Amino acid sequence: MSILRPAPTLDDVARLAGVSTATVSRALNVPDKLSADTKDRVLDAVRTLGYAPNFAARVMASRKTNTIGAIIPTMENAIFAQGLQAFQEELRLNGYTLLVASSAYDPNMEEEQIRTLVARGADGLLLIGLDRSDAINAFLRDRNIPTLVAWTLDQTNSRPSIGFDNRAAMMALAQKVIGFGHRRLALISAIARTNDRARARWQGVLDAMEQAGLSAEDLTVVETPYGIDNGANAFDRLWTADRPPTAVMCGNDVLAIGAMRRARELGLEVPRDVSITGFDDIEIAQVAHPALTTVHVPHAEMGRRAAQALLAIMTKAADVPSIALSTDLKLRGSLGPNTR
Amino acid sequence: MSILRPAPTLDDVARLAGVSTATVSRALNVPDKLSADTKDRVLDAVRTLGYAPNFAARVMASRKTNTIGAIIPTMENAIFAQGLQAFQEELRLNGYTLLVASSAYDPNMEEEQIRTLVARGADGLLLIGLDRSDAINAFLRDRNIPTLVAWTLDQTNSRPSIGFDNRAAMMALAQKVIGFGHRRLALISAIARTNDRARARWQGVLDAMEQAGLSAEDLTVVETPYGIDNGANAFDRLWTADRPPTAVMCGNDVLAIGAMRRARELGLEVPRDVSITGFDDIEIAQVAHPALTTVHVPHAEMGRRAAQALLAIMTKAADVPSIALSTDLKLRGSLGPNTR
DNA sequence: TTGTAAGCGTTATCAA
DNA sequence: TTGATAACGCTTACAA
Repeated sequence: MSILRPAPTLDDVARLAGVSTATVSRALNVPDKLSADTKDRVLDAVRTLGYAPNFAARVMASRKTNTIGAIIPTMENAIFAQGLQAFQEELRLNGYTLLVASSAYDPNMEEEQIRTLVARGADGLLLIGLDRSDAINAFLRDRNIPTLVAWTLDQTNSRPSIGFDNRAAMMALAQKVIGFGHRRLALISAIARTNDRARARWQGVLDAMEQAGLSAEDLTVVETPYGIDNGANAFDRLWTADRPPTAVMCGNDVLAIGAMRRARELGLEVPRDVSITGFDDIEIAQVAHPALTTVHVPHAEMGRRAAQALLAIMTKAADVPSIALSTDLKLRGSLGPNTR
Repeated sequence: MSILRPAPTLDDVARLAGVSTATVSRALNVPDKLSADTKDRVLDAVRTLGYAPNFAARVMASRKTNTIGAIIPTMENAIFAQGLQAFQEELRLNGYTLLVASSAYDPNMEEEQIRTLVARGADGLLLIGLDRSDAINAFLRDRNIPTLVAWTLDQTNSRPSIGFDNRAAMMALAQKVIGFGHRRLALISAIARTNDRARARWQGVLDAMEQAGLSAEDLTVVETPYGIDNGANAFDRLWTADRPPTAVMCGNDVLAIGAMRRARELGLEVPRDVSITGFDDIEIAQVAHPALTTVHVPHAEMGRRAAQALLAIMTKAADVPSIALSTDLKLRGSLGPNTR
């Protein structure tokens, strides 16, 4: 049992250094406004006591946390992990700390997390996607919380966002798929109701089909939660249907990897028997066999620039324009000509 | 430009409800100690004002944050993401919030993050691995911060830990590899100097070799940072050496996936031309082609039980024994007999 | 069951 | 350049 020693406070330091608490505070926050002599004395005292400022007290007094909150759907999705890593690094460079919370793709949980982070005094917020209740939007507006939406573009431009055109990107990919002669298409999509990215990608497929003169009936859609196994099971359902598709497009790479696994388990060869595509271009996309045709999204760049944009919103207090990043089609082995 | 409305405080709620601030506080924290009538009145006022308690103020007054901090090497590693997700869920169930920080595998950054989280009043800390400076260990002891170490076992039992025997697990896998007739082995390891898990796994390989009568010279080791590409490049170095190994063991699945990719790029067939093994059993291990032989670690269970153990340390203030979880060998297609 | 009032450890304003 | 001192918004004895 070690003796419980209370953390040293400003007062302890002040007493040891023979100055007032105000001076200690200044030595720590605005060192240039002190005589070199007292500054040294204070910093010595800080060191010998191992003093670290109490965060809560500092927040109360200064009404600033230097903290940014981010709420992502899940930590298990590599694209968010990658984007957040870059986001965090850029924030650190600017003296900010990142608080991460995850919503498990549940809107109610997201709301709760938003309120928690705001109560914790987050100076700004990074959110994913646009789907959000009016109540929570009003809350953020009323409280005047600088907020940036990422991984999607707010086409109405009613709030700052950084992302890419999910619909256009998916449409471009679908055009390629159709260009390979595929007519019976399928889409394994994330749950669309609460996920604007999923809806936009779905719409992109439809747009490409319409442009090519295909009807919406030529598309079978399976919605499923995130996860490799879910992708695999979705593929099952497609394959046991009356007229199986010749190409299966997936709303993200993880679902696509699952679909490819199941295809192999069913004795199918990709892309000879069925073409499969993804979205995101996570690392495994290139490692899969055959390599996955997908849409490359610059996640790390998005994270970095999201940090810059959010800080700009916070300091300038001016409206910062939305930032559109471009995506790249990555045509790899999993997409081939229709042979049926 | 919206009008900046300051967040409502306890006082606002109290005035609207016609009670004292103490009563509002009680209505929120110990509702059963109030008359149903006043409680309703207070909660109504809370709702109409959209009141949310100020976290910093609450912390200052109660000297408790209900916050647990976790510092992981990187968010990009799926094993930590998965473990933390479970950790967080279990904490939430118990009314705690998780703060995550990452150290980018840098000990200095880890120290800084520890100090940051402590200054923020983390009631407890989850740390990965044992490698830590005396200074920071002393700091944690002095401050009496409940701390749990995960993903490894503290064999000296000088502090509570939850994890598995990395050395024994890797040794068991190496025995299998040797049992397949491999004599020239290689190990692609994470940077060992600052990573006890990496060192333990390395030692496990050596122990298995010694037991089988092989000499340490029969093992070539390449140390490399985390990442698929790094695994691929490490494989390159091994393969262009004088006597390439017949089996390449990897310190984790991500390195192994990289190694398998490069092997394929070099025109090698796994396991005919070279066997490859991993460690962790992340999801892609089963999806890889051939599927990766690896060591299964119950990451989610570890996260869940880590939360329980840490809460136990915090409340009981008693020393909680270290928890050893068991691992499973997963023999899959990437390991085959030595044919050279 | 409810109210009063004293902190909690900083920062920031105002004087000196 | 430094020091007093009043906030900051909440919890929690202690009283009533």
